[in-house]
Amino acid sequence: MAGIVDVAREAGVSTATVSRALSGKDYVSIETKELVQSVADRLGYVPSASAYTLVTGRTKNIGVVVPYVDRWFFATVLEAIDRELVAAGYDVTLYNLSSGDDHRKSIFTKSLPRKRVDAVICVSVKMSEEEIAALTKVNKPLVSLGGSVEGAKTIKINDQAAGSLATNHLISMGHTKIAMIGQSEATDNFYKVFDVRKVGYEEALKAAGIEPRPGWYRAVPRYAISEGYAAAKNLLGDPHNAPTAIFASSDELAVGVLLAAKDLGLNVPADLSIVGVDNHELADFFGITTINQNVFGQGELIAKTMLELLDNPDQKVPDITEWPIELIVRSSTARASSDGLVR
Amino acid sequence: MAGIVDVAREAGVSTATVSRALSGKDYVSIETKELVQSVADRLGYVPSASAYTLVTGRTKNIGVVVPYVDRWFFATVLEAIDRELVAAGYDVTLYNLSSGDDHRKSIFTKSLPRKRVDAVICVSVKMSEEEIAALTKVNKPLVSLGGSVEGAKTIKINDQAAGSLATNHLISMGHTKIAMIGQSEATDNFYKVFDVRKVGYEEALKAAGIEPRPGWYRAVPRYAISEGYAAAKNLLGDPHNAPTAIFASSDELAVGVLLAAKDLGLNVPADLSIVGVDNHELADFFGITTINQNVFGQGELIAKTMLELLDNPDQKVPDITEWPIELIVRSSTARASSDGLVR
DNA sequence: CTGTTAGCGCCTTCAG
DNA sequence: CTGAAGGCGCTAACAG
Repeated sequence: MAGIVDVAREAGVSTATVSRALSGKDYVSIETKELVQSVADRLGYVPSASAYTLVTGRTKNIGVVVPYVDRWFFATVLEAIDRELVAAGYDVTLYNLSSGDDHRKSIFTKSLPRKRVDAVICVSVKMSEEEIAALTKVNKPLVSLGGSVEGAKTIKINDQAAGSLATNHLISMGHTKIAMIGQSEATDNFYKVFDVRKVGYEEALKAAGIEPRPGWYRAVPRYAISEGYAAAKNLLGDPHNAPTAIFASSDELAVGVLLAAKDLGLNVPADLSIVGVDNHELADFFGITTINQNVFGQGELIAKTMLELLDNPDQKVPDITEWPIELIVRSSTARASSDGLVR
Repeated sequence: MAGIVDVAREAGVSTATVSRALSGKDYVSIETKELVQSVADRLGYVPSASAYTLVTGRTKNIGVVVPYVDRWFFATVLEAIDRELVAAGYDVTLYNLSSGDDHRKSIFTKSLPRKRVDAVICVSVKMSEEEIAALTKVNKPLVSLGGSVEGAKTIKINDQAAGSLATNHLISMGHTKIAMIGQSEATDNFYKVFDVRKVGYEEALKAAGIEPRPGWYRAVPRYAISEGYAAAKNLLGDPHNAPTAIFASSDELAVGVLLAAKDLGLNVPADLSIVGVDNHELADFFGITTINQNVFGQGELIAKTMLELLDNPDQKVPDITEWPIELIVRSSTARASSDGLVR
């Protein structure tokens, strides 16, 4: 394992010159630069990251904290963040909170402050005061996606608006019997955007003079097709009390709803309208009306924001950037059929 | 940012004692140990990872190389690996090859050898000789999942056997018109398990005296439901030449096939049998017969293997561990209907 | 343009 | 059981 001294000796220059020649950060004559370069290549010299970090304080490494990696939203965000960061010459080390609360604690108190990362990006993580303090104390920039963190730049969509938008779309098409499927999350690990979307749903209902019925809100444990399917079967099962429209708070749930409707012999959108959230590729495939939130784009932006902050720590960036959402109307929604009675 | 000297001064001991007290690796009296501990806590002392690495050579960090993170297989493997490694006190830094070939090069020649990781886990990555050499030269343990790497311990399923098993299941039920949907991958980034599965498919066909028809093999660019759907529509469209069974080389493709069959008015399994690979949760939901390969389990095992290798570098581990697969029969396969004519 | 000189923060012999 | 001293590999002044 050739070190900088080996290169220096072999090239007949000092280690300082080697350092300068290789980093390109200072004046070195063309000839020596090329000489050093060739010697370094020949010896297979690779500078040690830890030595570099020790002396400069920079790691060229960014920590990304996510609640899970094997779920669509997080995997997509991670992919986007990683590409952006890699392109800028950073490595990303992954901190996955799904391993449990004891590991979570050691991540925030040990791993992250250990001078192993230059900055931290949190995705949908609800951080405690101590966790935030642990990071700010060691002076690490912190940005957050999908859930605001005290003192950190945040990018998020307006989930309440998303809920309202979806619901209003349904209302505008004459629906009054509108159910919603959300998520019931046991742990406190991350932001429950679903609850916020529910607020938007109820708000839209009330604004239209429709009283929300408790039985028309269903909470499922996971954002899976099977969960949407089961919930929809339940909702649609009772012929006297079945909704004519369902707002599913994710597209995966919406797909489940669509399949359940089909299996029940219902026609979508004639008998049932469905709207989801995400603009997941499945929503496109199944023709589901949805609220597009461009998850990949959010990931890219948060990474870029982080990089800018690293270049210029004191710059003015809005504390919260609201990422735009839009309704994409496909073939899963239509006017309520005329037999629909109010309530 | 309190350093070890601050703790030492505050506790009235030497830095050596602080180091020993905190690491617990050497004899320190109970009292001083507790004293140091409390002072460290009070000062919020966290040892610097880079200083630690510089002097010990260990990073407590493992690099995981994947072709993508936002695809089911890789996200699942990553989740499994991460949990295992975090539990053992390691961080994981992510090297995602999807950023392009130039970044790939810098990952293998710069990032990985830079003494930033103790070991490397490659997932389905086809490494070049230089890439392998770059890692072994810096003496980093290397293990691989899903594609064998010269000189590295590997865990993989037998993809050819998977192809045969699926096909033979169909043959044993009287099918002779058996199509297959595989993947056409443009890049050379990772192992094309699909081609190997195809070999197994053709082998099984020939062993049963059935000549594979070129038109009954379809290659799609991605493992998506929509791709399986489109390919199946094509395959099933020609009434004179339609297969009675389709082997889809992933469950996501198989779901697409199932949906296409339904849309064409075909009855599954009466008119069409379908078998997939993976045991994806969707296969369960849709009742699709599949080849189970327990991806999460594979991820766990490769991580454990890596950890053992780190503890004991010279131990005997088989070069290639073949991970077991099994056929799970659900409701998407049945005997061929009697009107099926050979060829 | 290049060499010399100090450390960065910690662990680890080696003596006590 | 504890302290002193050296050095891991590199970069950043400071001189030339």
